[in-house]
Amino acid sequence: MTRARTTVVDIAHAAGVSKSTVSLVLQGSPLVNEKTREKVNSVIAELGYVYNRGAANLRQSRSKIVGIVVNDLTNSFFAELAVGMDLVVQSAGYVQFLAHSGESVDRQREVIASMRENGIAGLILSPARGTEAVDLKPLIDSGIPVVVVVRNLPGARVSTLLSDNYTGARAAVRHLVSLGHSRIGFMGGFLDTAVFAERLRGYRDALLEAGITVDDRLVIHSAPSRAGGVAAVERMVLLTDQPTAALCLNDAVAFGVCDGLRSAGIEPGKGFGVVGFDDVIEAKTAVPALTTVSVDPQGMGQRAAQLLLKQINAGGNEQESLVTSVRLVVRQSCGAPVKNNHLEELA
Amino acid sequence: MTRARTTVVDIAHAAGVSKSTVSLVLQGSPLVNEKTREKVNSVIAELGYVYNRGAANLRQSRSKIVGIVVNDLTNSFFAELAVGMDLVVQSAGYVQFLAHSGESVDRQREVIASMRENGIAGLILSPARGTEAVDLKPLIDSGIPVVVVVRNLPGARVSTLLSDNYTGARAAVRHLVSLGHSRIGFMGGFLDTAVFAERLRGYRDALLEAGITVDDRLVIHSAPSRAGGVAAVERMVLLTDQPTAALCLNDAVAFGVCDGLRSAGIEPGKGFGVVGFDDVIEAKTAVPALTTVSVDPQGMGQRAAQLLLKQINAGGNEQESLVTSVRLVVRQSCGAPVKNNHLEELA
DNA sequence: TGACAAATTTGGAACGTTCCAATTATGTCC
DNA sequence: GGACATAATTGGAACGTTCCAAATTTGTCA
Repeated sequence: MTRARTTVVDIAHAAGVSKSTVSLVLQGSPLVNEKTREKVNSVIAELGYVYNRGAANLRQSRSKIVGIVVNDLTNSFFAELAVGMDLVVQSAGYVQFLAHSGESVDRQREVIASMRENGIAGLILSPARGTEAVDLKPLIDSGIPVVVVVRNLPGARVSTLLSDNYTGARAAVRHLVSLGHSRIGFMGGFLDTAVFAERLRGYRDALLEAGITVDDRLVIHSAPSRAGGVAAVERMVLLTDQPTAALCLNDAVAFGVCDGLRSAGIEPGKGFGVVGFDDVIEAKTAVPALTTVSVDPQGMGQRAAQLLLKQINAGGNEQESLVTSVRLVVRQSCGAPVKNNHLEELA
Repeated sequence: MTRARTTVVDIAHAAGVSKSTVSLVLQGSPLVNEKTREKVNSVIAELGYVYNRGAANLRQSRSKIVGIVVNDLTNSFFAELAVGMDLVVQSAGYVQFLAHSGESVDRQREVIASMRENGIAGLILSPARGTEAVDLKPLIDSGIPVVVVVRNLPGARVSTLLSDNYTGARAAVRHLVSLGHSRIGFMGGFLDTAVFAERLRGYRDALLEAGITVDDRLVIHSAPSRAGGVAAVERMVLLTDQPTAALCLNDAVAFGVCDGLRSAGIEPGKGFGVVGFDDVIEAKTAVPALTTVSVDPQGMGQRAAQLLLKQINAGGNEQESLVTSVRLVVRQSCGAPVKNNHLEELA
């Protein structure tokens, strides 16, 4: 049933030319006569020939495949990032291996090895927590361009594309301060990522420049997910001197914080100001609409893919580090603090 | 800089054996002597050899690559579906091309063609709206197994894996009826998908068997997304005789409906019962926690991948159609109807 | 028409693996 | 020690393409 594939030789034979000519037609070479081209193309259509890119890759020792490894596809930020990459990768005639590491360094290593065996021309990696620069050493040494996105990887000879976490967080907190908030929390995330560290630094600096002393009890760690946001609020309400607003590590945490506040009988955006980070697609339609720092994940994915393709085509291995600017999008979830609200009553 | 790849011949030379022996070692053949195997393996490690799967595929004319095409990766249902597939695909030693069609049939055609050129061993497809059975004809005729998931494709000679939309929708509506609701809406989705049709049928039958007449004005079409849910509520509040509850096409719509209700000053789960469909990961942590029909997207992805791998290994092309059972998960969002609530006041 | 240039076509080697058939090494038994 | 079975190894062809150098055809000009 799986009868022998029709190959370039079959086409050549049927069209009365040599396989070299067919190959030339296939790659759109200007060397071939117009009439011959037409003839060959019609035979190709007639026999239902499908190009064997694997054979071509073997001969040329370069492929049209890029690898993309993302740490958590179920987080819409990363899903959108992947969609952005997909867009430019596909339209450049490439195809992508897309894998999900699920924050596991082991799994990440495996999929990268597998992609390497399959001959990727380049890799875009959003590293799993705990990834080390040496993990990428062999890949990089073999001359395959690598672009690291979202989280950085100090010490690795790779190009990186990060968002301006520090400035974004600082702008968000400044805004909360301008609304009159003075006890502001930072919710979600763990110490081990650079993203967390940078956003926290922005948060701290904004407080300091406003003359507000930083209270470390208001920095509440939790998983960087919706469930983590709920958990953070549960711990927040146990504090004696509660915040009236919070910057969240990302939008997922922010949504969880809203959920948690409601469970605690607090209306997000009224009794408590919530600001997210990322500007995921749902941020706009949520109720209350989420004030957040827009990172444009899809656009970031596109830029990352463009950067990678550029490096693949250039062949050179000079690294480039880009920081994409972010902007605060003010919506409803960051309310001004309410005097004598139930939070203050509780305190 | 990209110096010549080390190949099986280099290994053979360095280990003092023939390339055939190295090949045997590579595929873990029992034919090779233990000492030789060790020697070869150590040389492999030493020279940093990386296997060229492309060359192997060429020779064997079968690959370890599966294609996965999903219509909307930004919808968490599909993202989780993809993660489930990824899990089993990877651990079976395969690697996946994962592409996003964005509901575009053209784009879908392109990516499938591209995957075919790259020699996929099988395809899992969650078809874009408007996909026809003939679109897959050439692929199927070439003997490549195809598994269609989530949406079905009548007339195509493929295996399918669908969830039991009819039963799930009926169970959800029965539950709403048992809570005392009698005006129940159906929100989100368009007529052109089978998923919509089946869920709607389940909704209708449940109403009929409860002796409730079906009012077509309560079926409100909209995009199957969070934004679509918001839009549906906006249209709902214009009705003269409003529903007290709704079954939503999927969880994304249900979240949007909750958002829309809040904007309209109605508290989901209190003044209005909302039931979703899919049981996306956020359904549990949302506030109010979403009552929904659990489809277990990740598990479904796993089953789809297993089904495909089975067909790839069997080589036969007999199709199999599975319907995965679903169950209603009752949480907080489906409240009992409130007497004299503002909805009734409006009416 | 002959000479030359330009345009077009072509055979064969190469890419890195697997597989077959054949060969060589090793072990066992009387 | 020879005959035989078994274990282990091996050379070469094949997979479907690209690329090179060379060959062939076509066109132009005096």
